[in-house]
Amino acid sequence: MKPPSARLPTAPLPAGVDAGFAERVIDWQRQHGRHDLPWQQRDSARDPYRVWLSEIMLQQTQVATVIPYYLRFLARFPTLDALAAAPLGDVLEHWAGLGYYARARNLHRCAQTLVAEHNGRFPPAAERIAELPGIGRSTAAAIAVFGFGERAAILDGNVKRVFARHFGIEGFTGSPAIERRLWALAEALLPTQGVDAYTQGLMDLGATLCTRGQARCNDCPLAAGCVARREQRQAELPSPRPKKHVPERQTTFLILDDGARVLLERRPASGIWGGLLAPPELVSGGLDDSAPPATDLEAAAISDAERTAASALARRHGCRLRQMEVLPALTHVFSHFRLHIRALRCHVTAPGGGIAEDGWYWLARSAHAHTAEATLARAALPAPIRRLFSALPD
DNA sequence: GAGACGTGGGG
DNA sequence: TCCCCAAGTCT
Repeated sequence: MKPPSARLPTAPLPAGVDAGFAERVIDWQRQHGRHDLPWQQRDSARDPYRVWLSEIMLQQTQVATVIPYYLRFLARFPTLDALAAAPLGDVLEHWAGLGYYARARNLHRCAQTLVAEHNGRFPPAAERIAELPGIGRSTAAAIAVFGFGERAAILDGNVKRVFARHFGIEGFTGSPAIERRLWALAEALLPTQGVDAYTQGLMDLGATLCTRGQARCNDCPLAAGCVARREQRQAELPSPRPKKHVPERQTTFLILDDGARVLLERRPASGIWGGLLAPPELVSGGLDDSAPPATDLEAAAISDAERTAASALARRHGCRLRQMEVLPALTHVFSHFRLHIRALRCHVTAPGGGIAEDGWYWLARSAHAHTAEATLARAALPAPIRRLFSALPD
């Protein structure tokens, strides 16, 4: 059980600083805000399930990226019950490519919790919603506001940027001290009426006018009272995240290929690409910390250790290693490290006999394969692994 | 409380 | 190519 989200006393605002703030946001949202996103419905109260799904997908992810995933996901899992009843693997398949896969695992767990313990519905109170897996203070507030018309404050990246500029708040908005100030502001500025339009308006302002790049202050309803605009510091606020060293890592994937199918393994639930399918890694126990090969010559050669490992892996899965080749190197950049991927294609004989081990899968490379056969096209693959396979010649 | 956790796009 | 980061949460 996670700790309850902090409830902070509303701090008094400097005199006059909030005059008409919420009203301006609300008026602007109704005229110029976004009303036609797939998870928005103009007329009736919105379905909390759809609000929730959209909010989770939108965590650390931009609207344009989310839309196709949202539509596909909703078509496959139209209701909370449908989601709760589905196997986790199906959920991951529909999430693959979106990133932050803990979101999908928590989404599934949350659906099952709601069905088992909450009669299949969200509790109509932000504090209770925030106790559910994958839902923090801000997301809980968004669900409560849009799904139940509750009065609750959100604080996402858009709101942080708008506040930091408007009130001239210095310092990294992700630091605990600045976050405390921003949450206090968010609570204090909350209107008593029209909270849904206000909340959506704040996000729309951040996403369409008060953007990270060129802010369109001329169209902004808050321009008159904005500190950053008055002082021409739009480019300096919010303060940039403190730089940190990004470590380099490298790993080697062994791609066993019997001519029609490749061997994949279900990754552990925790860690990078948790729960997704990927080729087996040469170094057991996670991603290697060693540096990438220093020269092209080194990278082009296949070591004895690699041949031995590939041979053993083939034997373990009921086939024999015939030939190996080095595939073009791949680098994938995460927010917290840079991963150099070495991929070795291992041509093997078709596996004979032998029961497939749990968590291992032979998947057809071709999407046109036998219809009953599991194919790579539909599998829950991390984005770079999918790219790796799509570049694989026949 | 700092670090882990993905991916794609803009400048 | 490289840097920055976007509708955050969990451990």
